[in-house]
Amino acid sequence: MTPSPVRRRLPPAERREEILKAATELIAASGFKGVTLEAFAAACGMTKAGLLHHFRSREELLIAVLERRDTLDLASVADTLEPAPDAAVARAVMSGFVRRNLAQRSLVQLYTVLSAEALDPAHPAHVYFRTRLSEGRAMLECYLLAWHPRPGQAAVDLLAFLDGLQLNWLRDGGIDFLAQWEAFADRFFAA
Amino acid sequence: MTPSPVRRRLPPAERREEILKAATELIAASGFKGVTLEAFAAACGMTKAGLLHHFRSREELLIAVLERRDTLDLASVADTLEPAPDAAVARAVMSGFVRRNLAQRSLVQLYTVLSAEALDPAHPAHVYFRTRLSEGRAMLECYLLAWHPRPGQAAVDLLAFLDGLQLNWLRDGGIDFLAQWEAFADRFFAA
DNA sequence: TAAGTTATCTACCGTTTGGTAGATAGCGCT
DNA sequence: AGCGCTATCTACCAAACGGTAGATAACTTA
Repeated sequence: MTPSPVRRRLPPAERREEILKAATELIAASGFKGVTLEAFAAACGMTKAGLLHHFRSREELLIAVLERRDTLDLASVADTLEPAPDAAVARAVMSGFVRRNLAQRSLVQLYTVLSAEALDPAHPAHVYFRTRLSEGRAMLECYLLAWHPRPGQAAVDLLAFLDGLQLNWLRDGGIDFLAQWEAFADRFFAA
Repeated sequence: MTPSPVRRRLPPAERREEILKAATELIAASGFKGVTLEAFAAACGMTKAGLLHHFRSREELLIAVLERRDTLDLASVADTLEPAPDAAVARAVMSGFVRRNLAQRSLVQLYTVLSAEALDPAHPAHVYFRTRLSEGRAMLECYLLAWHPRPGQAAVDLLAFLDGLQLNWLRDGGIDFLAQWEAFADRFFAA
């Protein structure tokens, strides 16, 4: 469609990274179902065919986007996880997530939109989200084990509140994400 | 596509209701972007053209689905709202919602999926959700006004937790939605 | 500079999509 | 029974979609 003014040729690694970054933004804005191959390509100044040279299908692109986010996310909290797992560490990790997400609204929106879409068992990312979330809860539960009488319930409480707060923050930017979380955590971890 | 075995002719009111119920189920399962006109029609044993006789466009159908849910929802809590607004009433209303939603998983999923899709300003239901949610929070805040020192923050806390809990319940049916909510509310409304 | 590799493009295909036009048939009324 | 209304259908369209095939051009290396 776009009559290419210039033909930029990039090494595969760079091009892949460029595509993944752009795709992340687009999916965050409109969901996976809401973005076409051509839109993904155009955002990098190339054509569908060019993009499909790097990702064999639209679906493969989605999975690459998710895996990239996982990698970046884990790397960012790696150092916080060093001490022995206990409730204080759990709070620190979660506060870290909050602070990080504050600065990356579009990434948060990507996850929110996609994880809702993926409630449909037929969605390409359905199993991805199921496994990822149950792993997350299990890890958190393990952190709360020695501190809370019902660690399972507490883990669900925390994740539910965080998910819901993110969602409402996306819907209404007027919410003070960080302050709201810290106030809640103060009460929660005081008991 | 479907070689109609019989031609059912219904009065418009009945047919509209049938279509809206079916559409609600389908959107809950796959989102609005995930369902085609033909799928909506086929679920009622008719063709696209037949459906478009009752709703002028796909988008108009979506809006009708949302408005119908609003109507049913408001009617179901109308009697709980009678007493003067205070914190106890707020909790009663919210508990009512939880109990009701427990029995209508697909409706909850409809709202969850749609409200995530509608984060995109270009989505046909974007403004609908923005206004609806801010109204809801304002109403809740008003209920908490005389009881909580920071009613605004408290309202956000409650809605965030409820939204997040619903979301996690949809993702993992193993969660005891009601018990989890009641335990949280006990703590929240004790302070 | 010449050859080889491959990232990118143009052009196309088959399918699906939302929507329209006009024919058909079920129902209420007299 | 016969007429009118309209809910529904069949047939169609233009646009958009994901993906493929083969041509082209930008780098690398000798």
